[in-house]
Amino acid sequence: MPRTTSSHRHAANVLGALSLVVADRMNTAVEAIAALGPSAPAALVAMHEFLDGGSVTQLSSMLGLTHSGTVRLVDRLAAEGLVERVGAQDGRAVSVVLTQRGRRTAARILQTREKSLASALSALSPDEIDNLAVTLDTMLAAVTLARAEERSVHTSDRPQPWLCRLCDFAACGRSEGNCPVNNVVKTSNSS
Amino acid sequence: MPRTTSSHRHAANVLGALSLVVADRMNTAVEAIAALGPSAPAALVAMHEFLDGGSVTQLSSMLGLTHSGTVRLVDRLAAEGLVERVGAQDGRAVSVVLTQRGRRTAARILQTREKSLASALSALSPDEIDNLAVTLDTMLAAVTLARAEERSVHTSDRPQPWLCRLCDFAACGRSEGNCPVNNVVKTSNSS
DNA sequence: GAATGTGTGTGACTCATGCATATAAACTAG
DNA sequence: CTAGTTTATATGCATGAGTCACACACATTC
Repeated sequence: MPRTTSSHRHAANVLGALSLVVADRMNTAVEAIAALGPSAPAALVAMHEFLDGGSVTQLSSMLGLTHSGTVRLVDRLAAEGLVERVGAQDGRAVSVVLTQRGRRTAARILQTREKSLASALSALSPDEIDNLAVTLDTMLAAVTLARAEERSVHTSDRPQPWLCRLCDFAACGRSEGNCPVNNVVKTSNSS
Repeated sequence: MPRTTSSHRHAANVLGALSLVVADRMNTAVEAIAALGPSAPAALVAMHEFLDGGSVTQLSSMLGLTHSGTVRLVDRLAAEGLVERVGAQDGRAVSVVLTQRGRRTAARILQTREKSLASALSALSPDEIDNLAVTLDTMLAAVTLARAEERSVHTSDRPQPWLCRLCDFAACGRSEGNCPVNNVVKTSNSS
């Protein structure tokens, strides 16, 4: 296929199809592990990765849910013994911490996610995977910027769910400066 | 980044993040146009592309909904004047056809989808886009096969929604044999 | 033409969520 | 130190998309 406009339309279309199917598979696989609604896996992973002991409000902004929705979610998670509410220093706040079981579940979620994603990559050669990674990094940076702009333009928009929900920070190489999203955020300003 | 196992984990992770965010943006953009639930845009596009005048049952298997769920969806679409139920030859069946308004809405959905996808590609050079397209084609073919296997193994699984929902057939080059999903399906057997 | 299969619609319910509101703790001022 | 405001959590009620079980209409076959 030549590098015509039509080949770009093909690229866009295939990107749409693949994103949809990859996200679908990831979500269904992961929701089967913590069958407490679409947000439950994201909540567990967020806590596991960087938000253990955080408040309900923090959780709600990660997930893009209302506060009350998040309260109910935490109720469900607590009923399953995946999290516990413990008092924070701030007397009105609550610290939501993962239980042992919750930590194991979060780990299983991440593992399932990676398995699902690896299967999508399985048909590629190591070279192709490396090239793909570079391209995806570029795209992710662009989308991160686009999202930030949208947020600053449309002031009273619905709260957006966190871009990196379900991400495995270690796999992404966030601490080594390899996470494209984190890099964009650092060089501009807000999350 | 060297082609180590860790770089593959990075690739997998970024693929997950990007798929999620691209699918999210696509879905929210598109659901805003036909605000009748998550399946409404997919239904309109499916009809627009290849299922105009199809039965409720056909629609339900495309969307991965139960029959009754699809009936309710068609009710909603009809209430908005986007589709109409007309009698089919088969007296018990019903032919769901797009109205003029429905056709326009479907076209707007496709257009919005493409805009959203194009923005994700905007940071890439033409060469990168072409290379990406080849890689995505390969992955899409692999995922299509994986899905087919899962379906044949887990016999009584939940019905899977259609892989190519929201796809623009013309953009994909389906008729020219450029659609990777269609090509896999043709060389093996069922949809 | 009676039995069985296929397609559609309906009533009752579920479940995740949002909105409005209540309550409680923490700051801030006088 | 008390009063008012802000911040955090929780709760009642509503909603919307979907499922399940069932009923009905037409078809097909023996």
